[in-house]
Amino acid sequence: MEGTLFPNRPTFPIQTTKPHKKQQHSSSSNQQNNLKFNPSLPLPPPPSTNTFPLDSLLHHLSHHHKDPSFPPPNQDAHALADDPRLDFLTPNGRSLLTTIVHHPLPTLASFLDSSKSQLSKVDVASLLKGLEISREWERALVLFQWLSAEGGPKLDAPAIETIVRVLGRESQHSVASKVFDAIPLEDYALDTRAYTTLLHAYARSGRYDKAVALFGRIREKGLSPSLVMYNVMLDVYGRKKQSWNEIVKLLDEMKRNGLDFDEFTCSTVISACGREGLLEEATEFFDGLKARGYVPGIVTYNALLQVYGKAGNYPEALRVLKEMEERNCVPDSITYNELVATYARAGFCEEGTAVLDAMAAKGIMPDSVTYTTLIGSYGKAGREDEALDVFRRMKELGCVPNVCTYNTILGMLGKKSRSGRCWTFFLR
DNA sequence: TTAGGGTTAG
Repeated sequence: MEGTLFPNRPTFPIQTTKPHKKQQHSSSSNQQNNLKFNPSLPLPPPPSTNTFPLDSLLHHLSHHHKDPSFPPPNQDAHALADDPRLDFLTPNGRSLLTTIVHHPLPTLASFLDSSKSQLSKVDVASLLKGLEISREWERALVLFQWLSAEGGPKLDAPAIETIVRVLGRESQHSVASKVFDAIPLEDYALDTRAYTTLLHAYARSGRYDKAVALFGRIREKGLSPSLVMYNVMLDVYGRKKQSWNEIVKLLDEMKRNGLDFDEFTCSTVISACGREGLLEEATEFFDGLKARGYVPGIVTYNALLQVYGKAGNYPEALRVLKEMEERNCVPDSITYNELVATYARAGFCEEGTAVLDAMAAKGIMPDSVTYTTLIGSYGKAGREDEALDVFRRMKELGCVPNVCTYNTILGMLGKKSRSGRCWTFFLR
């Protein structure tokens, strides 16, 4: 349906000299094309064991972790004992820290309960810092929650700032946002960075109203928001539905306070427009930036390209790409991935495939997002065989499929076939 | 050597 808005399909601009509707008779005219990706061309001879075992698929699916840094690296006992960064701890505190780090996590809370007298003698805030340095966010969390259950003066602003920092660094946003449900944050005066991290945690765990409420309380305390805090709040309103007016208000306030927009501000605002389909607002904001002498960076350009791409307005999306190149803002893999997605939404599989050639020409490696988008576009067009060709090709080229890739393929095959037949696509 | 932004599925 989006395609009907744009009856005049523009030719692909990146490589105007190379026709992309060449799949039917390719071999004689241009051998070089065989090196490039083209789903209609015969694939190179498959390896002798070209099956895709089901257990391998399940292995991939069950071992997917969004966060590759999990679990965090632990230090062994000696490294911890000798770490000069822990010199601020008393010998007593240091030995307690070592014990906590090596205590089994499931029973750590009861261990803390049984060590009350020992804990009362050490500076618990320092102990938390020690766990932060040791990258032990889970143990830091257990200690913090023990502390907050105990109540009392040891649950102070520095302790809260530490746990906020620890969880923020590990991207444990939903954990962080829940931890403070039971703690009256308004009773504490945290530093701007801790508040900013907390606002971000609320935004990332979808608790926008919590973020807005906290932001209000921060202002009531008389703290003037920093540029970063404003940027996080722009992100909050950008994810919350129907909040463009709030975004405009914040931007006005930033200007009044003499804060210069940076690349985070600009990309966040334009991405907000993309989520809500605010084409005119995005264009006006972007033009306003340039009129004031701001030089947009790649993230801002990519966000703008996505605004038009999502709206199905690919002529404008291509114009953004052209402007990037004219202004020496070198497109990256995300730019091209957005472009593939733009074509995919419009149902132009060949054009999406041709983007891979453009990427190769620029020395940019297609990644799992590129391939997944392309697989999805063939799937949506009912061209399952070509989608699976792309899937095979991506693996041959050493690009590891991720959970989105498999979801795309399973969704496609599930739609196509209601019986076990769908698995034969994989196993063939 | 801060606290924050952009892509794929469902």
